[in-house]
Amino acid sequence: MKFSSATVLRFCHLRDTLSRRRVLTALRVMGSPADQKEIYDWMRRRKASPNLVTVYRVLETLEEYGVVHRHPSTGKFTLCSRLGEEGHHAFLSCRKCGRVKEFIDRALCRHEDSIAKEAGFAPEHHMSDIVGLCTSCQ
Amino acid sequence: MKFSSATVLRFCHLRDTLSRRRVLTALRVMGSPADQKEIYDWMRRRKASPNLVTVYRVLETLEEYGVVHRHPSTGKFTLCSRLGEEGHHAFLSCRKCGRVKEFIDRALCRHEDSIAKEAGFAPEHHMSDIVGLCTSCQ
DNA sequence: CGAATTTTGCAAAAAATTTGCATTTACCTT
DNA sequence: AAGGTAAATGCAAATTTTTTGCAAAATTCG
Repeated sequence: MKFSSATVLRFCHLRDTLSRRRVLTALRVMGSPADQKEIYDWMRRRKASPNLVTVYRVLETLEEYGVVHRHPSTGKFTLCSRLGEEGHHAFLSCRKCGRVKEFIDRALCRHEDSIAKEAGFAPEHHMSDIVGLCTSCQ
Repeated sequence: MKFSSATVLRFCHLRDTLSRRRVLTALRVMGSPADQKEIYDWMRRRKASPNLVTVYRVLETLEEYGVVHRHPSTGKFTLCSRLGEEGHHAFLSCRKCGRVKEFIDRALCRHEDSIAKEAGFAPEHHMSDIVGLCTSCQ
């Protein structure tokens, strides 16, 4: 289910501003993880970018509120596949085209929890990144 | 089994230089992932640091040769727990003390491979990071 | 030991990120 | 719907991080 950027912002108790909507839309349309500069450049090509400083600040806020998060192997930003789902993030990343698909796998999640517990660890959240070639790039 | 920095370098067909040994030793003794500046500062406190530029270059090379790699959630450097083991990296990271333990779990590895294949993906390598509280920080 | 090649340090350039402050904008209350 | 308040934005500039070029030093191999 897809929500509009404005809805997402509202849901997270964030002010609904043009810059934030634009950044969210950019991330959604771009489809792959991107850093501040890449998002800024993308929006600028479409003649609709806030200031680069604003892009930094917007992403910082969006990350803080869990609307976006970082892709483990690149450190770039991606939209969170589900809001409020904090415990487990898993990604399938294509090495060739750069597309990243986030997925949820409860069994994997439990497996990681049990590994942690066996090691005497109190797990709080985990992330996995599976890198390879996607269907169309093979 | 622990090897000396010089042995590790040799094994990887890298020249055995003082700067590289120092960076490897620093990473080993520090015990937690660290970035270039942190490693540099740590060594400088011990009056034994190469130039910061050299630290950048050394880490770039070490990463390229698989001697060190990045900790997924922070992007900082850690020693590779086993050389040549490229397929799967898994970490237990303590949110409080920052210590990171790398582990190998073949079942987890297989599980991730099968998730990928089910999605039509050709997996090449994967990494997991389990974040929580370690035994002593709980 | 000596030559060939790689690595290092230094200075400086380039790029990325942060900060301060004035202005604008969003949101809540009338 | 207008007004006040707090938050967000843009701009200029500072700061920090990362990269580059080149001469000197160090490493490896015969």
